[in-house]
Formats: sequence, C-alpha cells, structure tokens
Amino acid sequence: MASLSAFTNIYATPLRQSAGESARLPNRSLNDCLSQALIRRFDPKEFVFVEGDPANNIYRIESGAVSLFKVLPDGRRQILGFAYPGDFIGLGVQGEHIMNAQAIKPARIRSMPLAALHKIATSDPSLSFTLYQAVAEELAATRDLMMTTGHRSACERVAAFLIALSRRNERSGDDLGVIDLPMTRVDIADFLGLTIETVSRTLTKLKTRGLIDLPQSTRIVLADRVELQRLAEGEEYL
Amino acid sequence: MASLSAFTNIYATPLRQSAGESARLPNRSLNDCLSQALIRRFDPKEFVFVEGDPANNIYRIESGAVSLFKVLPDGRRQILGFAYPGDFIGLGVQGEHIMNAQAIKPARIRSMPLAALHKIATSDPSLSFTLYQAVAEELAATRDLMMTTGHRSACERVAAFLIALSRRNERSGDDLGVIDLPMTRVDIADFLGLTIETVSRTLTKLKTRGLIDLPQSTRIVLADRVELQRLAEGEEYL
DNA sequence: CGCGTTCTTGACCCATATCAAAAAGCGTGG
DNA sequence: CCACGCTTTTTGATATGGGTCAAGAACGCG
Repeated sequence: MASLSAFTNIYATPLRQSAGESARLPNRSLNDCLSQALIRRFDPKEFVFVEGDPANNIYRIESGAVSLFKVLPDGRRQILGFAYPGDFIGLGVQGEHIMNAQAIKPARIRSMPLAALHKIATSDPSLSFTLYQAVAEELAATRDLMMTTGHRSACERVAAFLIALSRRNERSGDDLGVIDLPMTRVDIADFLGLTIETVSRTLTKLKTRGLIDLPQSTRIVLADRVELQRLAEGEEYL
Repeated sequence: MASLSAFTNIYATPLRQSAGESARLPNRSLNDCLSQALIRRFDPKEFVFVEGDPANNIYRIESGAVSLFKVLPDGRRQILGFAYPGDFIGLGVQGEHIMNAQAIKPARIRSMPLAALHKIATSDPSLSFTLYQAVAEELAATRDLMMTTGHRSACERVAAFLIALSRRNERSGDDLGVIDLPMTRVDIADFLGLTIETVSRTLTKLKTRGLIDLPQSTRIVLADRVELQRLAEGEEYL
C-alpha cells in the first residue's frame, strides 16, 4: 500500500484536548497482529530510534513512556510529544525517521515491521482510513502545541500541560486529580519551550496560589482544576 | 471515499524547505476537473471561509494570496500559513473548518465541491495517495513552523521567513533575490509569533547589516542570501 | 492636497532566560 | 541504616530580548 510511505510519525501529545488521540490506532486486525509481535525493554534514556534511522518498524508502547523530539542546529531540543502505553510511534516517511524517540522511564515496547503493516492495510481497507485519521489528528495536535508554545505565558503553558495530562489520566481510567509525571523538568521545559527554572518557578507559583500541590517533584495534585482550566485557556491572568 | 473526511486543512507554508509543497496536489484528474470549476474573486480582507463554516468545497488559488489563521481565546491570531497561486486550501475535517482563510490581496480562487473530490478519489486511486502525501507534508511544515516560532530569536525567524519566501520564488520561476511581499507586517508578525514593531526593527537591522535592502516596504532585496541562510539556521549570532 | 492606514523609530518595562548556588532526592556500597 | 556522591529540583540575583506605549514618517487613495 503505497500511501503508507507518505507518513511521517505518529505519536500522542498531551496538549491535544480532543477525545480522539492521535497515536491511537483502534484497528482490530492491526491489534491482533501486534499482540503477537515481540516486546523489547528499553531503559530510561535509551533510544527507540533516532533521526536518520531507516524506518523499518512501527512501535506500540506497552508500558513506560517515550519522548519524541527534534534537535535544532544550535543544540536545543523541541519535544514534539510524549507517548504513553497504547500509543503508537514510528511510522516514518520515505523510510527514514525524522525525529528521535527516547524512553524516559523503563518501557516495554512492541515492534512490528512496516512491511507487515502494509500487508494488513491491503487486506483491511479500514486500516488506511484509521492511519489517515491518525495523521490528521497528529496535525491538529501539532497545531495545538504550536499555539500553546507560540503565544502563551509560562503560566498558561504549564496549566495547559497539567490539564492535558489530567485528561490523559481520565482517558486511561486513572485518577484525574493526581498526576505522576514520567518526565523530568527538562523534558517539560523542552516540550513547552521554556527553561527548567521557569517550569519549576511556575509550578511553585501555582502551588502558592493553591491551584496545585506538589507532594513530590514527580507528583502533582490538581487542587483547583477549574481554575487551572481557565488559566490554560488564557481567561485568567495570574 | 471515507478517508477524505479525516482531513483537516491543506495549505502551504513558506517556511517549509522541502521541494514538495504541502498545498500542491499534482493530480491529473483533479486538475482536469478543477480547470472547469468556477472562479470567484475575493477582495483583500474578504474571507474564503471561517472557523466553524461547513466545509463543502476545496479551493485552489489562481492568483493573489490568502492567509490561514486561527484566533486564540485572548484574541491573538496565529497565522498558520500563506497560500499562493497553485496552492490548495479548505479540505475540512468533519465537515467543519477549523481555521479561517482570508484574502490578503485581490485573489481569484477556484472552488470545487468536496463531493466531486470524493467522486474523483474513488475512480482515481492515485488521488488518495496524493492527498495523503499532502497531509504528511503539511504536518512536516507545521512542525517546521513550530520549531521556528518556538525557540528562535526574532532575527532567526525573520531570516528564515525571507529565505522561505525566496525559495518559493525560486520554485515559481521568479527572481529569487527579490521578494514582493503580499502580506502586511501584521501578517508577518502573526505568522512568526512576533509584534509588528519587532518585525520592522528586525528588517531595519538586517538592512543596516547589509543583508537585505528595502526599496519599498513591500519589497525586499536579498543582498546576502548566504548569510541570511546561516542566520535562519541559527549558525550566526547578530 | 488631506485623510486614513501602514510602517518605522524611540523610550521604557516586564517576563523569561541566564548564571549561580543551595536543597532535595536517590542509588550505591559499606 | 547511614554516608557519600551524583542528579534533579528549587530558589535567588541579574540581564536581556522583545513587548508595550507613543509619536512620527511614509504611503496610498479619493
């Protein structure tokens, strides 16, 4: 199926607020096939693939978390998204990855050759539609991220980030008021286009204002989700 | 063809450096059909469609230029791209546009019902592939734009913008050293995530350093394209 | 020529980056 | 369990790029 080669990369970004998650591919025959594919374990900081690698496989996160990022010529890093269990990554364009995928905590990841995917797609027409939707969703997610990092204050960005993570919890049935961050402050900073100091300061500010609690640095309790939401949408100015 | 409904929007962004342009749909049967479609004229500031409009048509710019943008809750505007002659805009998701398209100079635009596109797609399998490529390209372009507006200085952004416009000239056979801007400073600012004052100041700075010349405000002569290129890539710090 | 719009320039300010150092975690080995 | 060293996070002091506000200058256009 030729159209697959037009793909770039599929991942999920927590900023996306729509119900549909870009990196989810709810396709029966695909999932059947994947459930038989082999699982590999990745340590934190280990790369699943890097920019320039031939894109031979697609991957589904079974546990853990992965960051997807590009590196600018000057060495700065832009994280494009974080992939959580259930998310797919690694559908590459022109046979070559255009970003890096790196585990941010111990992860189990299932991989499947792209050739197999192509084969399924020819026998299951609904897959091409599913994939299609996935790119469109991803495009929307990327635009969301751009709007967030482009014009918003640090407070708004962090609030939007927290709300998005909370939504993700909601989706996966976890407590929507408690967020366990799989990523470091560096990751958050590189995702939101801020520095780690600003992320940290902003979190303490939110804590001081009573919007969140920080029992540990990796755990965030959303004390006032409504207000956070308003902040995230730029309707409140702290 | 069901997969079309997954589309969001197709446009071209001048920041994209790849040879393939996202908004170009080089498909024979599509172009045949379009060449018979009706042309409408739009005055500057006139909207082709706005966010929330039902997406019934796709459009091809025949002459003039169009900006595509979203408006943030706080009223700020992010221009996602500029569509030039030959570019397609307006393939909407779920029957509803998710952004606004506004002529920025007098434009002639051909429109075609989405239903007709669907019909062609069923009879011409290559069209679905073409469309597919277009979304993937657009995704890549959006990422480029995000990398540009996310982490870069005003100088780098403006330089990248000029280089991209120059590349577009090159593509369409125009003089690659002279850029006639169809858009205002406001448009440039909203595209690059800057203010008009900063755009203006940056242009004067580039002029002072001898990298460009500004015979008129809408005309930019690239005096030192190589240096501009280096600036755009963040390899030079002015 | 005069009026409205767009562009440029200047002065000032603020949010965030930068630089620096202290504090808190966290794993390892004794 | 504690001590040690390393990494991550927080906090503080300062700098700065670009935003904001304001006023001209240039550019159409009737």
